[in-house]
Amino acid sequence: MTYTIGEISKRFNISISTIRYYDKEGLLPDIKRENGIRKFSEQDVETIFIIECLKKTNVELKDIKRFIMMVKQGDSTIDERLNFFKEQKEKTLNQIKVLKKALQMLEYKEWYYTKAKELGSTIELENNIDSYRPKEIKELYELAHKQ
Amino acid sequence: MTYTIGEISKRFNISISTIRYYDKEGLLPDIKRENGIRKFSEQDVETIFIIECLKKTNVELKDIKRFIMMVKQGDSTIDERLNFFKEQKEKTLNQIKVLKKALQMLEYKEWYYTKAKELGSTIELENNIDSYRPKEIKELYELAHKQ
DNA sequence: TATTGACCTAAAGTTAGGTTTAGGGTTTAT
DNA sequence: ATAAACCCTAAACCTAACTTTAGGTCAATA
Repeated sequence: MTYTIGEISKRFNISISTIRYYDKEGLLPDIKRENGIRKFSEQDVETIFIIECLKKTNVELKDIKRFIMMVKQGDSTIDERLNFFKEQKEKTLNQIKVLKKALQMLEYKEWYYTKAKELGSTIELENNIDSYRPKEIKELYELAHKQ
Repeated sequence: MTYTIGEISKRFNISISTIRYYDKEGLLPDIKRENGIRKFSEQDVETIFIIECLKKTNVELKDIKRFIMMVKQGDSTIDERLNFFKEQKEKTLNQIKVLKKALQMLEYKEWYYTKAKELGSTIELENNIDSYRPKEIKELYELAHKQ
């Protein structure tokens, strides 16, 4: 079973020109052709699935390519591939951490503007923030400004 | 108390040229100058802090600017600012979700290459993956390919 | 007094990750 | 047999977010 570029495009919701761009950049090596037309195998689908997954964790295309090339090279790169994923896992855990911290600030701001909306103005909040801010939010804000 | 661009650069670990770029783009309105030299107030520091926070959640500069402009406009934009943060919070929660899902795949790959390293090859795993894959990982993998 | 170190601007250059355009080739329904 | 719906390439174009370059001001230090 093989798929055309249009089928792959729909399945992964990636534009056709993006798939061709990935191919050109060497992220999809050894795709078969019939009369010049790409025929994607299950293995190619798998590759695209992994590319998508790595993109979601913000891996650059050149690093994705590095991994693809390691797969192509065979068993001698198993150790390197293991390290690649270990590293990527750590980076992703860190990204989650950063987002969670930033989220606290967003939540604080949501609280702040909800209060401001009630009061009809930010002035009272600005001048008298201590009496308005709930304790947890005070702690958060101080923390944020200590770094 | 005011700070020079060099001090701000060190404090936030943003390059001087990036700060000037933000200023040029209108993200830092109304910075005072003495003989043409920028003097950052506590309020400006606060603004940069928020810019940094929003950047961490991948907000585009043009949207950060939109928020900065709303602050400048005053109380008439409180509602809009509240919505801005509500929306941003949702987006950030979603980003965390996406990362967590991708993380599962990374963990699976770590397991896979750890196993391959033990076996000295991926061949056995490829041919006989069902007997090697732990149950949880099977489920995860099937899920990932169903979409 | 000369040089070092911080600051300034305007404008050009860079990089990643695409997208668009122009021109052209098959296959398939009407 | 012709138009619609696919597919192809090469090359130009685009955007965001910086960075670099070139040329200049000013204050303090050796």
